[in-house]
Amino acid sequence: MQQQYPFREIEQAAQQKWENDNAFRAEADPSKPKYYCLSMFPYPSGKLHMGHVRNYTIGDVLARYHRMKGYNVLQPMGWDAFGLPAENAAIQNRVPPAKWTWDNIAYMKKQLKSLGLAIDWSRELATCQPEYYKWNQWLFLRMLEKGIAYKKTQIVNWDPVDQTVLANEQVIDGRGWRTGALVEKREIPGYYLNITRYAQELLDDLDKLPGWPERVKTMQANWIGKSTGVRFAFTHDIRDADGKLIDDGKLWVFTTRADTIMGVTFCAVAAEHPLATHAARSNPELAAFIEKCKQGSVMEADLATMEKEGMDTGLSVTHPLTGEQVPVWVGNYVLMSYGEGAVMAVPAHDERDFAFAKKYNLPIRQSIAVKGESFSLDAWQEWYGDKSHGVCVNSGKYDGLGHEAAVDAIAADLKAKGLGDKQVNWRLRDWGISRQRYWGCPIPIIHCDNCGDVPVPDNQLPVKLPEDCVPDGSGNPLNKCEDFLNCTCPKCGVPARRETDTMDTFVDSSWYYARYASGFSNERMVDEQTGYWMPVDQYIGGIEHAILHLLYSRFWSKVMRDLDLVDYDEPFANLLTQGMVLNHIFSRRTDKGGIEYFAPEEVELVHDENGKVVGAKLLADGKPVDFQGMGTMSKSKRNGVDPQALIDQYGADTARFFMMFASPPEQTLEWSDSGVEGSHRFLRRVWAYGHTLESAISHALPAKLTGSLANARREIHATLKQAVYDLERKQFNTVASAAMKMLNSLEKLQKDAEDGWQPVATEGFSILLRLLSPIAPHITQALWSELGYGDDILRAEWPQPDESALVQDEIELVIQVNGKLRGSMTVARSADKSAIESQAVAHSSIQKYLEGVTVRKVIIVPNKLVNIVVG
RNA sequence: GCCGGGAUGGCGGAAUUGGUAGACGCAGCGGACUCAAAAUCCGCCGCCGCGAGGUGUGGGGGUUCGAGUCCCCCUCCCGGCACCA
Repeated sequence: MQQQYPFREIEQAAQQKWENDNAFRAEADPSKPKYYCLSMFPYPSGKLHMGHVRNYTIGDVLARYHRMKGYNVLQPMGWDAFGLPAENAAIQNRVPPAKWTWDNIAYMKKQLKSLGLAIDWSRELATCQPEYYKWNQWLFLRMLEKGIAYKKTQIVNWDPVDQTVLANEQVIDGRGWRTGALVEKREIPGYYLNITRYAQELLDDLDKLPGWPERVKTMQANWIGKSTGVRFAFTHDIRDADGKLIDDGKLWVFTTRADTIMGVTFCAVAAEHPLATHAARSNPELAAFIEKCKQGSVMEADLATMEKEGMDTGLSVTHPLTGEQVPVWVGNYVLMSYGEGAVMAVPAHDERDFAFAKKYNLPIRQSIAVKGESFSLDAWQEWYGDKSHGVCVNSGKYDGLGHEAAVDAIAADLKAKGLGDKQVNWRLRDWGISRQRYWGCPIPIIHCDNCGDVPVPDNQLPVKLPEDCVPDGSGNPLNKCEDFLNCTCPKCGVPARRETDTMDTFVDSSWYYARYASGFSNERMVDEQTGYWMPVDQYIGGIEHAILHLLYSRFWSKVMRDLDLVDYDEPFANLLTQGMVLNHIFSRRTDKGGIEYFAPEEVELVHDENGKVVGAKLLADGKPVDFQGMGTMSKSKRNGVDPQALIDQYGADTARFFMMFASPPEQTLEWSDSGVEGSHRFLRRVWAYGHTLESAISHALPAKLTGSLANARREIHATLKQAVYDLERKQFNTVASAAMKMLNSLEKLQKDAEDGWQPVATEGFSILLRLLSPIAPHITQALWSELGYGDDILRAEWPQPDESALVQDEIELVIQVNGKLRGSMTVARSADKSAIESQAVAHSSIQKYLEGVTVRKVIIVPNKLVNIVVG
């Protein structure tokens, strides 16, 4: 009879037991090896999505596996609770962001618990709690003292209707996403963190992270963007209307190709450069051009294909080595935000300069030659820009020098004239943390008319964010909150006003992992416990954080280290970036030319006779829809699957098993309803099989097994051995396969029912349950105790493969002839090479391949195959 | 353009160091049970071929007794970065 699989009762009972036992409470214990397993904490957006389920299941499998292996495991959870969505929800629903956030947290916490995660909830935190963000403020003040935090004026996107700053991604085609108003560029003062001070260390220490994916490290290295070259100045005597020398008479440029300096035929400056602004005053045509450049599209794809355009300023500057006059152009390909906003142009050896010079008929002067290549002005050639093979020509005293020697000599000469030196340039910018937003951590500064910007004294921390504000969409409500605004100056005691900007929410997430690891003291940011648990042994999260969050956290750790708060250089020893969850996308063109999307449950796939999917039709009208392939689950494409529905229908174990089984953690996961059903079917079979076994207590294995019993036991132990290897390399899909294989072996053993099968089954099933328990913890706990293996599978020992079970008396060897499979034979384990060789050559199934040819040699791969080479 | 990662049946994906390609599952097909259906169980399942056999891991070449795996060239796909001077 078919056994029911009552997953609701099973899961509820197991979760209740863990809660009663305080099973996942983690305490520092120096006598045990520790394992700090951390998944990126969620933003409390309302409810869990599949990405969360995947993320947290991966972490939970690792946590539970290490726990059973004897590690002292910490797996905490919390909430990245500040941020814009709470404000937007508040504007829409007239609910204070705090209430919206805490309601979401309560709901999502319930959902997380229903997944059966092995989390130490006693360490739960939310970044919107004053006890937490107090330490953002405290560390910010320490950074101010050290000069790591400083104030400067920045250009931002300003929405004139909402009276607020917009993030870049909130500006669509130059207009505010909400108001549709044309966005203005405004210079606004804000606080910056001097992350560039750590640029070199952030780059170098990537080498200390062998447990990080290569691509993440590459992305960070690119982002940091170290570039070694020479910064030098062209001199000039250009004065503004007041007769003041512009930029002290120096046009600074940065170049990585100082060796080509004698090939300079013009300079190009960005549209925003002071020289361009100056020249535009007396040149309306130029002014118009500059305006056009500034408004130009900033879409990367457009930039790549954009035509190089420029205009002569009519100004000229003096070449620092030759004394020659060099014209200054405005070029749309020069960026104000990188280097000096100006470049020396060497058309002969820079492809962009070459194109520019050709277009505007500027001179091109060769200054590098490569043996065997001849220079022609007709078209750009690959070797013109090659710095590894060329030597200087037409370059006076530098002629004959290679790249490095020439750069050294030229840098030295420029330095002697006081006009330049070698310099390292970084792409990385300092981190602007001021947000003109309400729902975030207040920046602890007081503005006093007498004393200026005064830091809030430590004993007045935290500066609490008032939680009863309801933003109305027009600017930061803190600006209208008198209770918050009004204060007294800590220095002179006169009435003063608080800073109303809040911190970027990336600050909140830059150190939460260290707080989890600490006791939650109100006196200290982190304590000794942090030293025990940190660094995080395994961090798991989405690739979308490859740069921002992970770079900020590395920076923040180094600052905390330099303040003697922690003793690690890097916070995350190993990083796993899980793949996204994809689902089918179905759509149809509407009459009006738009696209209408259909949820997967609204359509039916159409197969051909081979079972190949050839299309789909809408259930509602039976007419075909377009299958757009797989894509990330999203509201707009209507292809999301609600984890809650999955858990309700099949249970958490099924959800977890399917997530692990469907694909390896780092790869994208393709959603499949029938795959979920398959996973559920497997767990039902496990449950049913368990109930065919008698209690485990009475069955001891005999000393020696033979025949199908030995065979079944060998299969199970061999599968276990492979599964452990896969667990260690975090390839969980094949671990799930291994559990399925074990059940197949056990069912076959039982069907053949040779005498004495029960002890083999009892042992085999105990291995299956333990192997499966990190993935499906509820059903395995239920069966473990029901069958009498023990009370608590969490405390069971991790199974070890019995090597003696793997040994076979007789081995099946494959016979190849010239590498092609021709047969197989059984040999005794003790058979020596010559015996195997003669048995293989004499084997009946290969005789026809040996006719008329000579056996040249025989290759034997132990336990695998025999290859007979003939010719 | 540069950097990184890929390409294996109808599908998701296996295959530690080069050693039986397609594990495990999904879909499909056939059968049993059933009045019937669902569920369940049994069997088949890369392609060509009745069969023997041939062929097969994006394409081409190479190394090797033996290549999905190593080397060279090419095509395509995904991700990241980018007038970075």
